[in-house]
Amino acid sequence: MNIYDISKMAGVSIATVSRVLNGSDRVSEKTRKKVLDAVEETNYIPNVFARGLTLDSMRTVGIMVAETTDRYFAKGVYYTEEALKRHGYDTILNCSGYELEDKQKALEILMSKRIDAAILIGSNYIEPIESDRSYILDASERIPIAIVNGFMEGDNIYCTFCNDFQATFDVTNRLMDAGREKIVFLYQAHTYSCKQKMAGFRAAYQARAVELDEERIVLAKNDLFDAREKLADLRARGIEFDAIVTAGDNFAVAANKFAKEHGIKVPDDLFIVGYDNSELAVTAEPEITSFDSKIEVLSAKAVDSLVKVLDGREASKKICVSGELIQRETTNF
Amino acid sequence: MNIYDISKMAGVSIATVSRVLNGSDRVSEKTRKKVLDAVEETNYIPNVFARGLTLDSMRTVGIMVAETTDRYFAKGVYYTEEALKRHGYDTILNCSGYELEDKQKALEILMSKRIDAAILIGSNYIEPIESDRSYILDASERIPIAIVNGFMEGDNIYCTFCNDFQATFDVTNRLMDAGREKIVFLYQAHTYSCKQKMAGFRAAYQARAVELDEERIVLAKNDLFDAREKLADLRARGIEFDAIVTAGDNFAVAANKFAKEHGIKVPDDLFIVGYDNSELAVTAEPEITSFDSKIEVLSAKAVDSLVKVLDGREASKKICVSGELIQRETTNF
DNA sequence: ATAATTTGTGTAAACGCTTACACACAATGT
DNA sequence: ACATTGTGTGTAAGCGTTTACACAAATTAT
Repeated sequence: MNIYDISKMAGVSIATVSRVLNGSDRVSEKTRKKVLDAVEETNYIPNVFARGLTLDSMRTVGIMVAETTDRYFAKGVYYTEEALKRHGYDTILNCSGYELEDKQKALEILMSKRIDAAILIGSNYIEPIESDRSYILDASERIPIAIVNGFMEGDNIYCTFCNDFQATFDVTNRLMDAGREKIVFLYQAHTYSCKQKMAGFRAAYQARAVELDEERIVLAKNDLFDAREKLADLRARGIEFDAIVTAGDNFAVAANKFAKEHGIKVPDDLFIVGYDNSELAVTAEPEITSFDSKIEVLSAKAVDSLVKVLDGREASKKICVSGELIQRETTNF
Repeated sequence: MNIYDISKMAGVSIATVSRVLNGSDRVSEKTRKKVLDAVEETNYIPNVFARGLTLDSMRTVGIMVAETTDRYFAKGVYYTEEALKRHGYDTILNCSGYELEDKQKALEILMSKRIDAAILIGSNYIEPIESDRSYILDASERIPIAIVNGFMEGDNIYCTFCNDFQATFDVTNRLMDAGREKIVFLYQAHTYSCKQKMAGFRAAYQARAVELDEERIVLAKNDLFDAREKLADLRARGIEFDAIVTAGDNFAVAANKFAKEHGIKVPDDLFIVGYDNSELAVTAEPEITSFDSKIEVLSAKAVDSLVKVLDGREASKKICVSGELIQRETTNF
């Protein structure tokens, strides 16, 4: 079933069918009806390949994300897809994993689909080593690229992110205001985002000229058990702490479990602050005070930028969104 | 940059370029190298539209899911995408929401992309009213369709699901074996899956000839607060219960919170059983005994079936996977 | 009444690929 | 020696659209 079949049925030329289907106004009502009837009757769907071939676009944007199982990323994908749909773009998804090589391959696959633009969700796409970012820059020479929750320089790259530095700086400061100066910083990886957070944490200590025990900066694997163990280890080694600032809610959950295990009262003897304000913060017991980094806003703004660029308009290449600390039961400011 | 450019650079015909790119063996090593060099140098990527136009396939499968933010669905998307990639298929994603009309539109969009097959993740695609399923049947006349976690009859429809009936039947039985006969069943919607679970719950009562108080079958909204309130209400009305079987882990979390709020000891005075064995079951406090419905297996098997069909082989149209109860702190069998 | 414009429709080229068919040449069999 | 087979490459048609251009018919301006 193709455009010729429809044109025959409607008794018009293929050009006219095409015009009706593309909403051209230079078609008489009578003709339009004939065509639409034929389309209706046959369930005809225009061939997207043929269309793409002439238009060199399929109104499709590629989304790349490490894994959809991560709560934060899942939200990113959801809000991004929604925003794209709202703007009339469809979505090709590729879960890239965390390895550089896999990310490169994932973007290559996406590129080979002739996507109109790409959106990378997660600060883990901001490689620490500058030259490792070249595959993104290469791609950006063909199509505009948006990065959700990270920043990198690039001619055709549009970034939205939360000011993780400031956020962690502020949070740390508030903990200190509340008299907690022995704060543990718990983080999972050397991503762009984590680095920002850590820098903010350090800066807060520096600003007050309070000495920071490096032992309290703890790297843990991104699971519940490792973080818990690391905290237990810290305690066993006699390193005291009265608050924990984490780079993610799951660490805050781990901290909760650690506290319970050791009979430590939260928040009386230990403050815990999560990051991302995910569902976990609410399902946890006690419920976790968490910094909301507004992934839904980051996603929507990234799409906005991209759509602007695709429309030939100007777009901001660096959008910083400020989040907000949501207070719950693990703190008592 | 197209196939002609490459052919000129390599000094061969476009047919030869195409042959090299498609791995035909009827090309001499010397020629192959010339072509590959030109491709390398120019970063040439074949036009997927032109290719799709002749081959009438892009090796792409559409995934439809209500929302990726749901933990269970997110896992489904992840494992499905992974399995597809392993088989050399790429993924177009569409989040359909829960309304019938939106689902229809979502599948239409997917179909218009000339996907080779579609995978619908979630039992919510099994509409209670038979005629509402016709949009899926229509689509299945063009391409094979897989449904993850649900079953419906159809010539070209391949389903994988967990035996929710049996699972809930067994779980309920075990609770009764442990002496708990005043069991609340907490569910969220009239999806296929929920219905199965409820039927299993009822069947367990029937099998023992124990009277089932209909008040203990509780419908709640899919959020933490409503379920909690419904339980509190039940209690306020003097309806006793010593165990709660839920249709999802978030309800089990709500039950946890309810218990804590009312000073009820879990598991001593109240057993709680979740469903899906999601991350929530482990992050909750106390940790939740939950039925693992093996979404990763369901996803992988659905993809397997689809790939078989696309290869022209036979595939099973109804695959039932049995899950497993993971015991944690909210029960004490 | 005639010229100019507008409206509606059709023809045909172009998009970039795959592949059937043709064909030249080399290798093998008689 | 010639016929047969195999190997490597090129030519050209076809996939289903969009759209520039052409043009007839209808409308409006003079």
